[in-house]
Amino acid sequence: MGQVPERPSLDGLEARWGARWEADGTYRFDDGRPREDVYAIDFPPLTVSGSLHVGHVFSYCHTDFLARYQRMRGRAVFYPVGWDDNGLPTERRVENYHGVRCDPSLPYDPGFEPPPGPVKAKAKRPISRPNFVELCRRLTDADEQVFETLWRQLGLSVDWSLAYTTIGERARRASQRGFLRLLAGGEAYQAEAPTLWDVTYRTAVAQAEIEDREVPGVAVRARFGADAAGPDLVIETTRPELLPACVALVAHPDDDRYRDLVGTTATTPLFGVPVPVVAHRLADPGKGTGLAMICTFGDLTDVIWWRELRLPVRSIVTRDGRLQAEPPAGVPANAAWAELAGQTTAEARRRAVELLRTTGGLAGEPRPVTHPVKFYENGDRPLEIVTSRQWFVRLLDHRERLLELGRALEWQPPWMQTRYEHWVRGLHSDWLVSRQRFFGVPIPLWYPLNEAGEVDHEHPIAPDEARLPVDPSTDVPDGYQATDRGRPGGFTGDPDVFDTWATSSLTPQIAGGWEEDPERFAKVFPMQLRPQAHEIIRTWLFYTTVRSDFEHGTLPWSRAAISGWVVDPDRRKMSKSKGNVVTPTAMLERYGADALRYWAAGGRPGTDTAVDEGQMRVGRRLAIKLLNSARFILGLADDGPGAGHPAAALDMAMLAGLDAVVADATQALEASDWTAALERAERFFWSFCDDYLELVKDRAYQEGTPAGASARVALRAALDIQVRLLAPYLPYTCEEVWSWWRDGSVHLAPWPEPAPARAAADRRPLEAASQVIAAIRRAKSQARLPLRTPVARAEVSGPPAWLDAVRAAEADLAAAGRVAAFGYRERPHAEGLDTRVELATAEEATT
RNA sequence: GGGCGUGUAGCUCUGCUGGCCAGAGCGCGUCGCUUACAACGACGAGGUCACAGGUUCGAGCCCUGUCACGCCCACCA
Repeated sequence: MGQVPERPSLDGLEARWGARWEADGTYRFDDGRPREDVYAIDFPPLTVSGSLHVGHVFSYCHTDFLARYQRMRGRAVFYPVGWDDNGLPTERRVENYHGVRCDPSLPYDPGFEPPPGPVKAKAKRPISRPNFVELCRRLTDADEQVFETLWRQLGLSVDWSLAYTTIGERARRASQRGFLRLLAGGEAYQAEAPTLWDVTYRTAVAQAEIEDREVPGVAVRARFGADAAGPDLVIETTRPELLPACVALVAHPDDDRYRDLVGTTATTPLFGVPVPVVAHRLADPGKGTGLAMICTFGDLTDVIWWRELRLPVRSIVTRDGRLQAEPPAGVPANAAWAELAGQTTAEARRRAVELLRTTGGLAGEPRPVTHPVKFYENGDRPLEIVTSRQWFVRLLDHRERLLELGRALEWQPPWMQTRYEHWVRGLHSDWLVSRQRFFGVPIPLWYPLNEAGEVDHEHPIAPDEARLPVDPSTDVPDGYQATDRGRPGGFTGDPDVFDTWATSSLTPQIAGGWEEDPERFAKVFPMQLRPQAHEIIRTWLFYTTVRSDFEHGTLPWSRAAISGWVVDPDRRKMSKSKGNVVTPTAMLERYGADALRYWAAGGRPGTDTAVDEGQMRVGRRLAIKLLNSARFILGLADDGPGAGHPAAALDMAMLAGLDAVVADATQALEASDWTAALERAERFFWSFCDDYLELVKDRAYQEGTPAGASARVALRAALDIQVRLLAPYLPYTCEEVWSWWRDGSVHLAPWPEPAPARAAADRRPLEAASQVIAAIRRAKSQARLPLRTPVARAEVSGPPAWLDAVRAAEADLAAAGRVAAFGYRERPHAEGLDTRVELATAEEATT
């Protein structure tokens, strides 16, 4: 037990209690508890790269409210924290900072040490994948230290001893094991296929990582030569640079303008290549001229046309986003090609327009347009479509099953399920899991090389699970020697890594000890809660469901709680590019963690919330009020444990009202409605301070009387309950107050429950007294007199039962309102109470 | 183009399966340093519940349509 300070303050609470919780292991998961007691949370791995803003804080707080509530309910909360550190942004920073680039063909150099400090190198130094990964990990380790400090300060009650990283050994092992099992089960396959490709990062990307952006472009009308001697055929395109990649023209089968042309041949401008005119239902008569050129590949529709119409490939865009040096088969290496070869697609576009213009191939002037273009969500150049060999996980075959799982999951809010539903219904390709990057989990496969030194992709060599994790760029498959690497008849490692989602889709398995701690895993999996933001339903939530179903045949959790966005005060989504990002550090410094959490609590599940410093101020005020009221209550005489129950009707009324609050708050939190629970508790607390506390203050000072003891016992009981009700929201303040007169942590104290003994108590005395004291204060305020002004007489009228309620609190009212005399008038049919106040100064007011 | 959501005091929001003379906090105004709290308290003024129809004894809440905003998705010529 501690001491009640003279002047309570919020300063220093975060440092003091943060250290204490860590030292005491307050939030440690207890492995000894049975499965039915466990509440396991699949918490989003904290992002170390990218910009940090209050949006993160916002949703993490929501989870923490629920975790703290469940812990107080007596559950063994499994609340691990992860670091999501594998991925592209980290690679980018390492490349730029150290002036290096990864070359997976190089052997590991154990002695490699980057120069200290940033390197400004034009040509980046090539280093091996293991060396590169080492640098990435050094960088993320340092970042994680900084971030951990912040998250700790925020008061997240995660179990830091369960921390994992998505690039760490456990994660790599789980990720590779999971993949090998998919491979063995036939759910993972490789294919050579056109895929969306980011030319900056030079990697394939999956459907889920794409976003549309409106960008300026030009609509160009180009003339194709018609079969026979007919007039030119005019197509409209925004990608004239792909003319050499054109393999056909397409129109809708019902389009009368072009019906007769289907089956004939057209000739491309600039290159004179003959291409067939074909019909397909996806050709839109309303767009452009109704006649479109099919290129390999300008967009995803091209891919569909190419596949369904069995067209040849004439690819011209290379993996770095430039047109290749040599034209594809069937296209002449003429002067036009010489103009375009080697150019970026953007530059080639401009040149193609000029070429068309000078050769008369242009039909009308190019028209500036704004149109949606697909981008990789982290990229800044439009995606191209290139053909490459990639690994996929089957999704389309399992669509129905995945839809069923989505329906079996408890969604909060429920309408978020439609996001999932639509996504699964709209899937058009399997999950592309391979990435041509380096700081990720390596694909754990090797391939044999035949006698000609060619890679035999059809017979991948998988390691035994016991060897995991492996890095095929340095590890050697069983049955081979290190010297066999790259040699005809030898082997080569798969150069790629997994998509980060392929690993983070296993967070329940990684955190829960899948195949590594079977006893624990059986206790925590499937988990109870998956909190996350709605923009990653299609990725994290979806993929986790997929992996859990493939591996365990079950949903990974029973409930998904989807949080909303944080928007800026103008209700715009917060993003770095808009420059409207609010960082949590500044807010923490200015208002404190409890205040920030209070603001976050105002965001209902699934709804967007604006950054509102006003709410943070209110939260801070609430915390200070709690400290001060606790100081007052605990500063009164302590009647000890033998004081018995409160006897006064007003005291029992207050406690009975508080019991109702407890019941409501509990119900709300059971439904994960942290906002309603806080609102209820907070509202009670303020009226408790404003009315009840003021009413009984005088009596509470009386020592040695039963009435005084009753007030003091009630005050302490009410404080005890309210501190526990608010503990999930204001963990620091509540812990501080708790420590003044209680042992142990409030966060391990039992959640309050209504007392049966008070269930029948009449709540009217407090309500009636509050009304009367309000009327008295109003009278004084309207008379512009201080509140200490005496009242000569207060006459209360109303129904008899309510008058009795007032009488029960008359002594307290007299003291609090300085009322000399009370009068009562029965008005049996009145709606409520009416109080006439005669001030001692002879002035008068009525309400 | 499809879908989801939102629209209530100047601002941020509550209002559960329809009964309210419509609530809270912030902000604003007036008063007050009353022995927990002036980083405070008391009191008060603020609203055609987006719009138009409809159902009902009765609608902020239900139905239909319209408008505005946000987000998600879509084959982007």
